[in-house]
Amino acid sequence: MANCMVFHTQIASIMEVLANAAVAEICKLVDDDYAVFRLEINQSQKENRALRRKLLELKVARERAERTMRERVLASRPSSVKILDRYRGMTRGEGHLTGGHRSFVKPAEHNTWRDDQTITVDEGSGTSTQHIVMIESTDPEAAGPGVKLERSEGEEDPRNIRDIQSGAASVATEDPTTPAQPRTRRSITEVSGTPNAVLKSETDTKTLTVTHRLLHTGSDHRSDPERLGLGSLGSPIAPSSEYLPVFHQSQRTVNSRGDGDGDALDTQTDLSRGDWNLRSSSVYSEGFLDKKEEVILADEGTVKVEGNVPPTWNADSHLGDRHSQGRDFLDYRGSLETNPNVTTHSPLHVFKDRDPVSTLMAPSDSRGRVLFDQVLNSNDRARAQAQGGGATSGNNKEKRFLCMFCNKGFSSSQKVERHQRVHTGEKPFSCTQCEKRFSRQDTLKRHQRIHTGEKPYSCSQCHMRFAQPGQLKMHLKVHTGERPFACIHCGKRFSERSYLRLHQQKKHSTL
DNA sequence: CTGGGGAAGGGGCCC
DNA sequence: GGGGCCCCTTCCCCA
Repeated sequence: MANCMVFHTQIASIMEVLANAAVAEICKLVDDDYAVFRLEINQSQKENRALRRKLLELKVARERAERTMRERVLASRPSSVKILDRYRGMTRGEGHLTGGHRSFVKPAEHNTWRDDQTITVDEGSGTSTQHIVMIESTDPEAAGPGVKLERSEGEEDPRNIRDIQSGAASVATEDPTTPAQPRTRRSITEVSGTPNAVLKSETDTKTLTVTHRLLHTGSDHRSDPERLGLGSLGSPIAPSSEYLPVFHQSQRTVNSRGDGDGDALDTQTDLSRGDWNLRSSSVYSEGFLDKKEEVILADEGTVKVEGNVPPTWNADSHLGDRHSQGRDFLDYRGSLETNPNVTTHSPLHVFKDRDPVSTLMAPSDSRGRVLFDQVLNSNDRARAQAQGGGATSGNNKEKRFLCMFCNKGFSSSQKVERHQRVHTGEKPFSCTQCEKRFSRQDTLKRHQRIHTGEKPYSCSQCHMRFAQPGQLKMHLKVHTGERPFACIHCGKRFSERSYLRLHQQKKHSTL
């Protein structure tokens, strides 16, 4: 019996020794593999940096070549470039735009603006003549993939003239008496080509904006600077920040100075500064024009920037990866400027899944809403900036909660979460009767009136009833004969802005 | 072609 | 904080 006990003890000891040896061996193997893995990661990171550096160099070279080509073409074919002196947002959906910096792209293939054409818009206290920025070229290539003109509202800044002049050799300005001023900036934003890179050349402030696509792997939403070889990045905002971006995804802002030192992709954490919002949210603001009860004269068709957005407006859009449930892919375009006088691009971009599920969740019907990226880049973004005025607009309510995609500020985390579904495409509310999905509960509720037949808004002057108050309001114009939107070309008046827009597109598009 | 209605997206605000 | 509503807007369909 005693021998048996001893035997068992020895067996146990042997087993323990063997187990320890096995564990040690496993640990060693894991360590070795980990070391190899780390080495491979480092090598991949180096390769990525080298490729990124080459990409940037190629972009710069391409931009120069295109600019040279444009200059040659324009020099050989004098065309006119109109300066948008004061452009009020009459683009589709930008009716609320409040100001700040504006930018839009005149599609090369839609040269519908006339020479010397003006826009007369109502600014509340009367009408004023608006000038149109125009880059006119019969050669689509001559206009380049996308020339973005930026300026600040309220400025009669001749720098913008120079902006265009620098990009095109032949430029006609509305005001030839405008005194020449030192070139303070030149902004040619290239948004075409490689989807993940946006190059912005500045004469004085050379700024490269690099878009990084962040791959998310489901539960791991951490930013991983090492993965992209970006060094110590990923602390998007300092605790002391006044503004609080709401992160449900990884976020990264990269500022790359085009000094050719790719390894020194200069990462910054300027998000910690309040001006992060001021800068990045300024570009897509546009003018405000939404004065009901007044006659509005506008040449809306001529300033439409979306719908027929040129493919260069957002090269990423054609990639078409639609984001599903806020995961998978997030292409976050971060941009910071070294010169506070230079506006930045709105750091925004989201890909949505195109799988059937997300198609259901984010309807990709033929109504154009499939153009998610276009919406983001023009309509929603501009409108978002306008309506919210950006994170730092002069709203009374403090908007501390920032959208991680567009920097728009909201007063509460719930609001920003709701808003961010615009970017993520998340539609958690589904109709039980038709399986349609919505991003908001109230939208679902409104939708369900279709099934219930509920039309709580009735016209006081006829039997008509409506499911939405806006529909009733629009209907009332039938009774009042209100037609506040007048065409500046023919004087025809319309009850709705969209009617005017359609009219001008069809009737006066060649003007 | 124009205009009216339906449906939906999105922001602001109130309770 | 969350729900709900209003408002504004766009797009589509159709008479």
